[in-house]
Amino acid sequence: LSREVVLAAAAAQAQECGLDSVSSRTLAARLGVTPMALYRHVRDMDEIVAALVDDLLVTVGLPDPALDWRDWLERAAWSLRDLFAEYPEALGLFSRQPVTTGAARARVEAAVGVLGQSGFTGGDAIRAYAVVHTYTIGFCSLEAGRRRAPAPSESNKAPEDLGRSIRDFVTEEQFRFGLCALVAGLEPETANH
Amino acid sequence: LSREVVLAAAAAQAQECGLDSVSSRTLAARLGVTPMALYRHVRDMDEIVAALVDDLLVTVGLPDPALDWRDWLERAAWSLRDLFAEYPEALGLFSRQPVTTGAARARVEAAVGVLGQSGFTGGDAIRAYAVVHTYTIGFCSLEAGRRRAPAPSESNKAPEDLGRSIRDFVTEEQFRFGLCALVAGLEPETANH
DNA sequence: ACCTGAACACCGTTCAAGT
DNA sequence: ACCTGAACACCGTTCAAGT
Repeated sequence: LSREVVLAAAAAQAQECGLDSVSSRTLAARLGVTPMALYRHVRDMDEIVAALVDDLLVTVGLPDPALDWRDWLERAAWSLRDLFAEYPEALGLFSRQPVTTGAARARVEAAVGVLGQSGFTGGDAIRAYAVVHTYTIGFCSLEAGRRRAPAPSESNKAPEDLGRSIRDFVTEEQFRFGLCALVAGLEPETANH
Repeated sequence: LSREVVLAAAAAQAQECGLDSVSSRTLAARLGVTPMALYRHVRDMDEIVAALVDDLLVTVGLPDPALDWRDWLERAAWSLRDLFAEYPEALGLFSRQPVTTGAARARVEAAVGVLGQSGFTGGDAIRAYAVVHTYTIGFCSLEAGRRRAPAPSESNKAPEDLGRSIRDFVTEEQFRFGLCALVAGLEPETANH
């Protein structure tokens, strides 16, 4: 039993039964040990989930650095959305702790490189990437809620039209719309206000 | 025991010990009944949380409809952030289910009214509001993670600078920056692409 | 050093039974 | 009709004990 074995078991578990099924008890059962045996090799469950999400960030990859900075940001956002579309439960990690693992930092570094070539300072590039990242996290959170519960908890009859609109506006087209508006509002000059 | 009494107990519990402390068991204990007694008056726990969040949305209110549409959107975002700054646990609700309660619909209706006066169609106004709403949800999620865990789970030494940057960029100033970029990218004409 | 056993302090919810 | 009791199927984690 080692950290590597625990993480491998966690990855297998996530792929088979979803990220939410990764718990101290399922992992222990899978490895044939007590839940407590894990705590000698990892600090807590969120450390395991963070390592898993980091691997997923690596696999979704990053856009071609030769792209125009606006295109690059948009494609980076779509790749992030791909991850959360497959593992919506990963979103919870970002609300529980800052995610500053290797692949997360690599994304920001890549943004600094690409935007730097278009006149963004390092800080401005991080700010710009952060906005896109933030928007994507928000969209995927709302999208996750809609996937899990297509019908609203409160069943309103008459003003169903607006309620329906609110639900139906979390679409791929709306993600694209918001992303374009966002990137349109960013400028190398705007950034250093 | 009635729905109203249950919701009142939930509101009191949330105010005293936080929204996360609102559970079937704490509420039951507070009301002197079994957890199961609640289920005769509400469908599940998320219905209670949704009702609580709806009340909070009412209390944070909405900006002056006479404002310029860009100012109105920005202020609406700030009011939403106020709510999540006080009750970050409310964010989970939006990832679990669509929130289309009364106050949520009222926000969208108000946006339709204000943006409608500046040439937005109903659909375009909803789209525009949704983008701002989405960004705010994302920002507050990231902010909540930073409040709960100031230090990263993985303790990297050398590239601490970038990790630190990532954490430090979730600030009020960054929220303002992203919000301005977003609203700058929205146009009545842009909306109907 | 590494793992176990038992426990602590919790969750939401179902289902049959009581009054 | 409304509530109870007991149970099911879970969580993460601490702490003392074992080998």
